[in-house]
Amino acid sequence: MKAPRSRGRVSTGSPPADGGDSRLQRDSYHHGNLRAALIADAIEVISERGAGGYSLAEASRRLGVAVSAPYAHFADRAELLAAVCVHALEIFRDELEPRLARSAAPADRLATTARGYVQFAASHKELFQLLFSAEFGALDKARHPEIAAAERPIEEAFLDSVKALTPTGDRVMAEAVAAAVEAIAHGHAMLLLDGRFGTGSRAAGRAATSAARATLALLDGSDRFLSPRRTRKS
Amino acid sequence: MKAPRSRGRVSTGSPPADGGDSRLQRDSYHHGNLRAALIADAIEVISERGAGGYSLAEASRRLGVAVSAPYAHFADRAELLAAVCVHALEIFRDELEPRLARSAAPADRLATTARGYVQFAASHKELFQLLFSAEFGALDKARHPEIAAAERPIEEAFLDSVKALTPTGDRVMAEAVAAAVEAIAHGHAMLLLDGRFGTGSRAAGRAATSAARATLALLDGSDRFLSPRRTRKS
DNA sequence: GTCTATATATCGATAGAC
DNA sequence: GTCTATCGATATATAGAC
Repeated sequence: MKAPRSRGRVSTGSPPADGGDSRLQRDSYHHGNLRAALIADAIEVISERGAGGYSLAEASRRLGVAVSAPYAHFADRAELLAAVCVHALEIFRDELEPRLARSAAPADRLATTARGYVQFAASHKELFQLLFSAEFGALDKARHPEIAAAERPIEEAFLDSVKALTPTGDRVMAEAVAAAVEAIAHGHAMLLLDGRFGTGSRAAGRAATSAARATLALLDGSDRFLSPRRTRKS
Repeated sequence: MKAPRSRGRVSTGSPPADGGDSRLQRDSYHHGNLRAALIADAIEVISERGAGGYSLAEASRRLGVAVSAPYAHFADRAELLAAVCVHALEIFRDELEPRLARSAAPADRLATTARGYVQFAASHKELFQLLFSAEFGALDKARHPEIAAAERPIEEAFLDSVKALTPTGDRVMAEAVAAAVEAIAHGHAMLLLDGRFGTGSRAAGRAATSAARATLALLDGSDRFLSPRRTRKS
């Protein structure tokens, strides 16, 4: 009744040659690095085929372990995906924070943060798409509070700079500006990955620069942003 | 693309005699509206569980038809998903275009477009998320040129207003501004759906207003956006 | 911590009747 | 245009050996 599942031919054409492949030695996964290997593999696959295209069974085959092996490290599929999500957010945070130290002026810090946000999306397309895919956004964050906790540092990278920019402003205004700047960065990142800024090697730079300039333009007219009734050329 | 399809129990028990679903009678699908019903159902399900969570077999069960019935209307699963994508884009376009006629001044038109973009995301959360999910963005658009064609009107809604705003400007600058405004709108829409603007009934309004104001702020400093070297207060 | 083997279930797609 | 029936493949998850 059970057919030989020898070669994993997937209908939409995934590379089948993974039955007993070469690079990864099966023995390696007996020393306790299977968990890390699963996460790394999941990031790679999900970036290409989406979270829906990832399966534990296929991953086990790729890594040369039994389909039951992952269950020694994760309770179920959802828990592995949550771990992947947290791992991606930590990488994001680690790439964004060092940039903040390099810029002194608050406005420049904010523009640099926006630029870094877009550049992370460009250099880690896979991770970025993963973090904002439908499956992760809705399904996991609700059940796994550790994901929300891992997201906070990214939001605070924006908010802290805004607070430094307008120390006198109230909290509501600061959060409004921070959200707007984050939206600018996020929008540029998404449209970049969508090809809206072109496809060449310059696309990432164009998008990042546009995000940084749009941020500065917003700050430039931030009084207008916050109080649009006030006449402009007063 | 094999999906997770383990979403616990779904409507496996949904009987053919249509016990649970009230609106749609099984007989209706014998008159030729199965195609439309499949698309409507797919939009509903994909919005909740992602494209990976959608299956033809399950949809057939939900609609009370045989699993083979959809193949009379779509060659395969991918073709149905492409049709869903095109349908969503047409709704998006139809909601965005009427707004343009209502605003005369180019700057206001652009801000209104950005606002409408965000409001569409709010009122049609499902469709919007669907259009920018990983599966649709990468998998379908490449193979189905009709999707790219359906996307153009949305991009042109921004570009046309920018051109009206700066009739003297060259094409490159106009496209740069249009892309930035579209990024602002898109970023606000995404962050709104992510809960970044709060979760209450006011969240959509906040996000839409922020997008419109950010757009005006960008245009306000558009000379600075396009030529950042020029001193600001000249 | 990993393996073998298996239970249970769903999927996409097709063939052929009506 | 839809149905019945089915094939072949894949999935998640568990039990028990080592």
